[in-house]
Amino acid sequence: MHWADSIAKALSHRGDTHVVASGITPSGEFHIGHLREILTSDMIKRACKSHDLEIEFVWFVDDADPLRKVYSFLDESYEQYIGHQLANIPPPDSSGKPDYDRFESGISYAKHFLGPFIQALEYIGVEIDEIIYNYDAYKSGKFADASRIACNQTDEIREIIERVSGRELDDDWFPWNPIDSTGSMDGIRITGWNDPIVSWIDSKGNDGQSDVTKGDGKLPWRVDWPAKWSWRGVTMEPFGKDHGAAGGSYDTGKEICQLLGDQPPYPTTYEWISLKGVGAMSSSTGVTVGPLEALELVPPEILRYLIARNKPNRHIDFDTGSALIELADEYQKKLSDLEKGSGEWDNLSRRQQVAWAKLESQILYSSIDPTKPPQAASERVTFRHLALVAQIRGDDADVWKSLQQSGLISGVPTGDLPRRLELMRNWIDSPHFPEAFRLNIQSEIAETAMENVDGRDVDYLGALRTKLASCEWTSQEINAAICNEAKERDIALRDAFQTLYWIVLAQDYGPKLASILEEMDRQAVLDLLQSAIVELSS
RNA sequence: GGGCCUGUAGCUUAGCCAGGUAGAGCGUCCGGCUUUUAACCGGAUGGCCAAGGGUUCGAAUCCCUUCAGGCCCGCCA
Repeated sequence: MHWADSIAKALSHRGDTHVVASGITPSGEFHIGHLREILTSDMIKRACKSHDLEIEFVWFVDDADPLRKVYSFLDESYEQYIGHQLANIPPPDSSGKPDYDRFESGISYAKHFLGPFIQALEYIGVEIDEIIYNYDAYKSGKFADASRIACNQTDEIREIIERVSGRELDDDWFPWNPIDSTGSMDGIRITGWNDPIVSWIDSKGNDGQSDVTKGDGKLPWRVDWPAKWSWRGVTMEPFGKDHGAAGGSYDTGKEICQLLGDQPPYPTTYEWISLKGVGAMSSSTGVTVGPLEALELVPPEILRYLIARNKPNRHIDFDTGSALIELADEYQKKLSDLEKGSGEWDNLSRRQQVAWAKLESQILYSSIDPTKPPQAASERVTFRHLALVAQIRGDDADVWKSLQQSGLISGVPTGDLPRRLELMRNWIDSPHFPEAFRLNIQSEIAETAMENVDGRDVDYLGALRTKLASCEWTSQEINAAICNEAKERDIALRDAFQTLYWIVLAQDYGPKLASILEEMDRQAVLDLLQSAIVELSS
């Protein structure tokens, strides 16, 4: 059974109506792990639907959280905003400085980072039913009940956190972080509580009061989380394994949620995604891939497939190199398996039935639009194929022509094909593209080639060179020249091609040779052959 | 110190929750294919399921122990 189906099944024992939640802090640091969280939720939602459960997907945006530090992409002037809520500070401009003009027009720091992320989610087929901006939720009193309960039962909350997490809280710890006279949440001390008013004194010695029902501040994280579950009725939420550690925020949240009078959500911890590819030195070279960047390289359904095929508790090494091509191939292979059908169901072993059901789920959860049947694999141009053609043909129009000639498409490219080519070109131009797939066209004969090319080929190469000097420079004519000259000399085509691959690419195989030569300058090809002939003759 | 996850073929892994003769993909090798876009088709190769013990008629699967690797545990997702 697919992992998402197992979770849906577990949820069905609890009731027929569910709310699956997911969250993010728009501090600017989006990474691919965030994508796992949100896709995990999205897939669970789809699984619940196919199990006939009523399901709502809510997404919490923690824009009430304060800015923690001046991130590397921010200008030093952000120092003044540390401790201020993300919904309340200006967005950075392209140089990382606060952009007050945009802030005036309503774009906060949080919104600035959220915009593209939300767009990306739409693009990757994540269907969120409700986006909850925490800042607004606090302002409009959504957290009022939970906040008052927490403040009235400070001792109980403190007891839970200290006992479960095993850490000691300061004597003046209080389950409410107010905002001081400057807008900061840092360095503030609580001096009194008179439901629903918190009195405080800030680092500058100013004192003031906050109404916890009006969002003049927020609950600290360990209380904030269960408070969200409580008011929104969350029944399921996947979270990173940091929260899942013993004494972590899920453990304390569970008890606090019960204190608030509600049942905690069904938990699922997911493992981190780390970056592989680019060799092992990705961290040392500073090469990282955020979710937005990943979407510039990979078709969205492949990224979904990456998440769908791995159980949440499985660590993923996101490999932007050759493993990506294998991943894409695997996905397309499964699409075509699905097309072929399962065969007679009763003749399948239990294991085969399990595998089939899982295959169906994997494809369902990977598709961008689950209401449409997945595009037939036979209509698709494979990832691998596109990687080659895109390298050989610099012009998009020539790529389409090539695909038409090989019968992969008829007429103009349709569907997501143009977008896929764009992604492929991005990938090829990026440092992530695997060297093993890169075509290295030689300008002079390589040493490794010499070891594999035979002196007997000189005659053939000479004749071929003569033909190529005068023939029409089209792939058909070039191909004819290669084949005819080989035939005349009783050279097996396989051998002829291998010889030429060695000369042109310094390896013994490759994409259709005539296509490569056609893209090259005629004189360059002639020169290359000449150098091979000279080397072989000497 | 507390805890989580992982260990199955050269590699990536399915199967484990509900015990019943270990399945894939990639790779490798062989064969086929007279014009090869890393293609395609057919076949073969390859596992004391990390180790040990227990439960059972029967264990990759359940229980215990050990070993190895990864990760989390101030704030923060």
